[in-house]
Amino acid sequence: GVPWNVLISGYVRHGCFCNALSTFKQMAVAGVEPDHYTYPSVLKACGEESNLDFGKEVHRRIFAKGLGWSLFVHNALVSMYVKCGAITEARELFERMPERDVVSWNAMILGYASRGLWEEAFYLFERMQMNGSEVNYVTWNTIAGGNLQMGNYAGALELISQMKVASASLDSATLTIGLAACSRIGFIKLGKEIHGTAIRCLYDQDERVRNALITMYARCKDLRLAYFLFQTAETQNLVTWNCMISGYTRLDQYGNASFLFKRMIFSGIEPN
RNA sequence: GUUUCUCCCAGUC
Repeated sequence: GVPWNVLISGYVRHGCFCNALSTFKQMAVAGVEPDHYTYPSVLKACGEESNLDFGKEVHRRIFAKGLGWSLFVHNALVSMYVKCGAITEARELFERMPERDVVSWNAMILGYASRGLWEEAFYLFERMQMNGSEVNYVTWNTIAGGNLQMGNYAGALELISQMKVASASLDSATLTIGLAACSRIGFIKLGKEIHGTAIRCLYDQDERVRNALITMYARCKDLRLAYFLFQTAETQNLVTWNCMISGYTRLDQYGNASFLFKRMIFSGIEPN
């Protein structure tokens, strides 16, 4: 079943979740048995699609198969339920796991942090440390991202500065979260600091970081710098164009906006 | 040769 697994995980990696699920169904028709490599990808696709019904169906099949214990599969199950908003089911599964790693804890914490249920999120955060689990940069990003989602921009930024103090590694996700928070509250001073960090860490050409930088400068009213970053971007995808155009419209620069829109069309990018 | 956690980056008056 390896070629099937390669195909399914490839679809998932490229965000083609529906194709991943239909391939999984074809696999059953072809009579090929899924294994513990197949399910994590399939469950991830269910979660990303918020397809709880099919996720539960996959869960039933795993259970019926009597598949042996697999941390990867169980982590993927917890994550699927979390992504589908089925927190209670996720938590029950999580509590019954005979073994957990940092991924299990992070997945469960996301469930609460993304909904602003901070008491429970921090309870798990403390418990994971008491249980001797490591805390990694994903853990921090999860909590910072939860603050961002809940509109607590200062809280997100506070957390990131704590990460620096704790010398936790900042990755591109940390930086995008920080930049998004700065954009929302117009905190250009800190935004520039993060920009500096991005350059030092060689993240400033990362697509997401670059787009977040353009947005940050545009929302902080520095359109010159935003445009410079736009022009010097290695790749200009749909979001890059949208970031820059909305930067202009936000500040009532409709001439520049429509000019850029024409350039976008001319370069063959389909507007959405 | 294949697997799970944060990657939300625009917009949503």
